[in-house]
Amino acid sequence: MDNPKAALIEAAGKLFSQKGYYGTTIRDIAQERGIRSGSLYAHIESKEDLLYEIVDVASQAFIDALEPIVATSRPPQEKLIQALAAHIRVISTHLETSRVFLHEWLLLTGARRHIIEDRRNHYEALWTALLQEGIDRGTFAPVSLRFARLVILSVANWVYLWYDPAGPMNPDQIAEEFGRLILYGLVHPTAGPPASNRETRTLSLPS
Amino acid sequence: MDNPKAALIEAAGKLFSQKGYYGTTIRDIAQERGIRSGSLYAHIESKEDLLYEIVDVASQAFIDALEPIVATSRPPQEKLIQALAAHIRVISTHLETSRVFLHEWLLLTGARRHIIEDRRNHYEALWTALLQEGIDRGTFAPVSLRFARLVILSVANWVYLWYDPAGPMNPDQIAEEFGRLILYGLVHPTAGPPASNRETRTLSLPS
DNA sequence: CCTACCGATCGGTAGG
DNA sequence: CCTACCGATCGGTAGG
Repeated sequence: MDNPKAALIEAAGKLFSQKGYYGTTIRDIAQERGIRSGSLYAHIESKEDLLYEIVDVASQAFIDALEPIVATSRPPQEKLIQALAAHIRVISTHLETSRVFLHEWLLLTGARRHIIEDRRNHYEALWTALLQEGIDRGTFAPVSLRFARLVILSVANWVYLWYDPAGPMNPDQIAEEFGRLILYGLVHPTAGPPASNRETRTLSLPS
Repeated sequence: MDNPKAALIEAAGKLFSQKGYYGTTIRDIAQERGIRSGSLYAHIESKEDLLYEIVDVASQAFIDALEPIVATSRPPQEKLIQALAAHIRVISTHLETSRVFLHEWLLLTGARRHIIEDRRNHYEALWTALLQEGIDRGTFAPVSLRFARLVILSVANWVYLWYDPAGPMNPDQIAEEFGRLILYGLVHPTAGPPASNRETRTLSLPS
């Protein structure tokens, strides 16, 4: 934070996450830092530099959190929940940066966009490896890797849109809840065909 | 399409979905229609009008598709998959509009934003009703309604980011695949504790 | 990090 | 739907 460039990136992250990249002006960012707009260019060369720095840090944080978990030898169910928890912890501790990464990274252009694309692919590959291992061990059903990964990453990524740091559940609890649903499904293990007239039975009982 | 305003909305939808709301200028939209930028204001009062019209139509399409399905009396598993299919069909048939709705609706301001917020809440309530019915019938496990709905809508909404009309699967097939995973989970029904040393055993066999 | 400023472009309007 | 144009604001620069 004593580093002026880092402070600039943090200010930009806050504003980009609130108003979007194009909705935030260089002057907004300067004002947030208490300096004049021209002064930003002592530390950056363009507005897109700020977007890239944010997305760079956030995307790396997701990979750094997942890699050690994939490398462990715990049971697949446990690894899946830990990986989910790691993902949600990154969102919760880097909420603004994660929002910018997940919502605005497509605005990057040229080589930088490709770098982030590669990093996203790497992250997805880590998840694929985790799932593949679970299938190989016979723990996970031999489902489509692509679809299983899409389910998990959809859920995990969507978190940035509703996560509230002041909410009642911490990231580990959220991961546990999501993980159970993804691992064991919505259908009750003991559920047979639908119990007809359950409502009727309820109505016939005293409330 | 003979209606100039409808043509304008379609052009705006295409451009907003490609470059974002702020990334698209009034002049871009005019050029797409082959007219001058000033001429747009014969049909709209502001740029935000176009965003609102797009988001209005798309958000209503999701509700219109889901309502009749919730009203049927099929088994909960079937309703869930049909509802998922309806959602993905809306995305596939209104791909650009859906992208704008799901990615840019937060840029709406004032009363219009509230209208769309209410509509989103209505849509979520329809899903909650579907899930609640499945629990009441004893088909679905008594999970957290909020989390089950979040899983489903995360997966369903994320589709707009990767769906490719030229891809090998149609919306119904995608819904079937996602639905199975959500209903029955990733863990194999017959899966016990992880089979230890499966790798070793594999290594000891001829390849 | 500031002052002073640039060329370009923005959403939108007046009058036809 | 067009011409002509507006005030404001944009990202960015020069020179200190």
